[in-house]
This record gives sequence, structure tokens and C-alpha cells, in this order.
Amino acid sequence: MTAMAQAQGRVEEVMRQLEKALLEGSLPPGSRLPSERVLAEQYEVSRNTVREAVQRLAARGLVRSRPGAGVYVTDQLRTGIASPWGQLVADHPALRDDILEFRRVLEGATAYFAAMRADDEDVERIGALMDQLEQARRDEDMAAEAAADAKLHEAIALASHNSMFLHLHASIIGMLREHITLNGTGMRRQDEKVSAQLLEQHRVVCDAIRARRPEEARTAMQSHIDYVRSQVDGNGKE
Amino acid sequence: MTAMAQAQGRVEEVMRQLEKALLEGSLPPGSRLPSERVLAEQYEVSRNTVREAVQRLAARGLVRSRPGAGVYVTDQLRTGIASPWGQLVADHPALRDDILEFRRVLEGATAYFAAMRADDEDVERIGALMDQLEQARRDEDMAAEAAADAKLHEAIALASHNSMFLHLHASIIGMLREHITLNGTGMRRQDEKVSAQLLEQHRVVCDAIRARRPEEARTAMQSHIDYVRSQVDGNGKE
DNA sequence: GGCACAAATTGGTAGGACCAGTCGGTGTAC
DNA sequence: GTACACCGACTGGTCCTACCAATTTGTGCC
Repeated sequence: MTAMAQAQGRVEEVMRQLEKALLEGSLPPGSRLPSERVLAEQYEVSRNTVREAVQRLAARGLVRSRPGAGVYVTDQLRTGIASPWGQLVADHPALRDDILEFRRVLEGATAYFAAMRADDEDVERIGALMDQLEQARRDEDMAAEAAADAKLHEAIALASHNSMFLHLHASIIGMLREHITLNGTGMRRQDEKVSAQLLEQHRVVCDAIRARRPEEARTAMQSHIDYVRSQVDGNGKE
Repeated sequence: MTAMAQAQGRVEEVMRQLEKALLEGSLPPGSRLPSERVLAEQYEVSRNTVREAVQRLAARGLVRSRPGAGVYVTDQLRTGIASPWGQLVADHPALRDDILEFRRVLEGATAYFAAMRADDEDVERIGALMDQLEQARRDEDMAAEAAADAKLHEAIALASHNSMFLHLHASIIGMLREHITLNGTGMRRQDEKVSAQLLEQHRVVCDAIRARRPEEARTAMQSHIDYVRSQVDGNGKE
């Protein structure tokens, strides 16, 4: 008669118990879980069931198991673990190429329509962000530079006056950002030349938009993405 | 360093294989996975290992298992992208123009990459669907024609060999079709000439893909979308 | 044709076993 | 006393077999 209708199975139940222990702090980050055999006896289930529950937690990044050593609680604060895509991008490098390829098309078209339909307000906003980007570049403030970069692309998407491009841009970029954060990579680190080139590319794109030259804007944006792609490809493992 | 503790075990490996199948579309949303026993034999691992891999996928919401029935693929990947969209489109018909515009870009690029990367299997599938479409046309079976049309576009997306195009296509186009159906499809019905033209357009696109001419495929597809757009715009209904 | 029953299939769970690492303790050599 | 090598207990990873409960599907009766 307990209100808790344990969904379907013992695996769920064990998982919830473990989650509860994690949340309550009885299993603080870094600590080791009791061995699977102990847990199995403790919860009065088979080790198989315990293992499957642990696998589910591991899939969400809550714990990490080291063969021969034990299962350890990870730092919960760290993993954002958002959409199913995040993990997939991390696991399948090939998918990253797919995304970049798609992004080339998407952002190219976005720039195209931005150049075609940007109103005065859009142009002003884009101009301001370009100034901001240049300023950050001069200050060698990487964080500010990245932020301005993101905002600039968003402003361009906004200027396209097509909600599909705007929102899709947001999700795709978010996806990539997730991946970059996960992998800790990031290309533009300290490389001044790269940074300068990126700035120049942005300038070309924005100029084309301001001059209302769609084709030019698209080409420039695609070149920009190509450059990004080459940089990302370059510093990767393997 | 970035060695990325890869494949510590068979569970990881099986999970990646399944993920790959999900991304590539060989396991489309709604479909049922082979039984665990079959998968175990297929990957040459124990059923236990397969189960743990499935549990990890289930933890991320990519699949859902129903006792006695089987394991089914969810549409998390698609809704993950187009999440905010279903409602918006339903509420704001104005977005339809945005979607069509986006679709022109998306499907154009999809056809482009399909022409570039279609393998023999893809070509064969596309050819079969073209035949199917012609047959439906001859029979004047509107329902079959629409179904074959949808399948054909999906096959092209599959042939692009890019997960992003595949899944985006499925979600966006599906959404759009739903909307069109809602609005009283119109267009191709009763008008024999329209139907004939659409068939011809599809033929041009498919021929370009089969002949491996990307640019031509893109142009043809965009012309096709333009035509669809003009027809939809034309026949009023708000 | 429709419906009830039986058989095959499927995921869920159990409990056993073995392997390859890791960890801890012990004993020996220095 | 310390440092090192070694060995055994422990742990997760994998495999196996078996059984259960639910579903699906096939069958035959009505």
C-alpha cells in the first residue's frame, strides 16, 4: 500500500536507493560504493540487478567504476548532462563532423538571409558586437572573445528573421558547446594568429551583411566555418 | 592525454554499436531492437553484457524496454532538436513560411550530400521508391503517392550519410507534413498536372543523385521545394 | 468472422562461476 | 628500520544456465 509505485522493477528500485544515497550525501563525491556483492545482499537482489542499476548511474555520469578497485562517486556538480546528444557527440567523433558539416550549411544560409533582411536595428546590434569582439581581441580576453563570438552569431541568426534558423542555431551551438566543454578542447587557446584570422573572418561576414550582399555573406560564413573545422580537426587526437 | 579512456569493456563497445545504429537510422524511432538473445549472439557477447548496454541507453532515454514485448527506440534524438517547435508551429501558421524556407536549404543540402555519398544500397532503395511513386501515380492512388513521396525524401536523407540531416529532416519535415495535413493538404489532389510535375521533379532529383551530381541534385531539389511552396501558397486557405 | 486458449518469444531476475586487475598485508633482504 | 617483492583477498567484468511473468502470436473452436 505504499504510495511509491515502484515503476516496474527492482533495478529501478536499487537505482533510486543509490541516487537517494548520493543526494543525501551518505555517499559523498569521491567515496567508494560498497562492493556489488555487498549491495546485492543488502538490497536482497542479485548482483546482476545491482550491476544494471550501477550501469544506469554510470551512463548518467554519476558514478565511475574502476575494474578491480570499485565504483566511485563522481563530482556531481561537474556534469551538465543535458540532451542525449551531448554524450553521443562525445562518444562518436564522426558525429562531430556531421554537425560541423550541417553547421556550414545552416550558418551559411543564416548569413545569406541576414544579409537579405537585416533591418537597421540588426545592423546596429551586429556592429556593436563586432566592436565588442575587437575590443576583447585587443584585451586578449579569451572569455570575452568567446562570449562576443557567440553573441555575434546569435545576432546574425536573429537578423535572418527566420525563427527556424534562430532556434536551430541555438540548439546546435549549444550541442557543440556541450561537447567542447566535455572534451575540454578548444582551439583558439593562446594562438594569436588564429584569433586574428577569426576576427577578420567575422569582419568579412558582417561587412557583407551590412552591405546587403547575401551571396557574399554566405560564402564568407562558410569559409569561416571551414576554417573552424580545419582548426578543430587539426588539434584533435588521432 | 586526450586518450579518452575508450572501450574499457565489451559493454561500452556494444553500447557504441547500438548508438551508431540509432544515429545512422538503421534503427529508426519506434522500431524494435532485436531481442537481447539475438543481439548477444550477433555481437558475440553474453546476454548480460547486452542487457547492461541497453540499461545504459535506457538511462539516457534513448530506448525504452517493455517486459515481454521488447526494447523500443524512442524519438529522443529528434525531439531533442525540435523540442520547442511542435507547439509553435501548430499555434502560429506564419511559421510555415519560415519552415518552408528552411526546408529549401535543408533538403537542398541533403540532396547535395546524398548525390555525393550514396552507396549502392541507397541508390537501389531510392530507385525502388521512385518506381513505387510512379506506380502510385499511374494508379491515381493519392495516399500511396503521398506515402511514397515521404519515404523517398527520407531515403534521400538517409543517403546523405549525415546524422544531423537525417534526424532533422525527420523531425522538421514530419512536423511540416502534419501541419499541411491539418490545413487540408490540398495541392496535389484533383490536379493531375501538378502530380505529374511533382513526379518529374522527383525524377530529376533522383537521377542527379544516381549520377552522382551534387550541385545538380541540390538545384533540382530546391526547384522542387520552390514548386511545392508555390502550390501551397497558391491554394489559399488562410 | 470473432473469440478464447495455448505456445513461442521477450525482458526481468536469480545465482553460479571464472578472469584480470587492484589493494592490502606479510615476510624477506638489505 | 626500511624497502621491496610477493602472495592472497577482494572487486568489477564477463559468461553461463535457469526460471518467471508479461506479451505476442498462432491455433482451433464456436
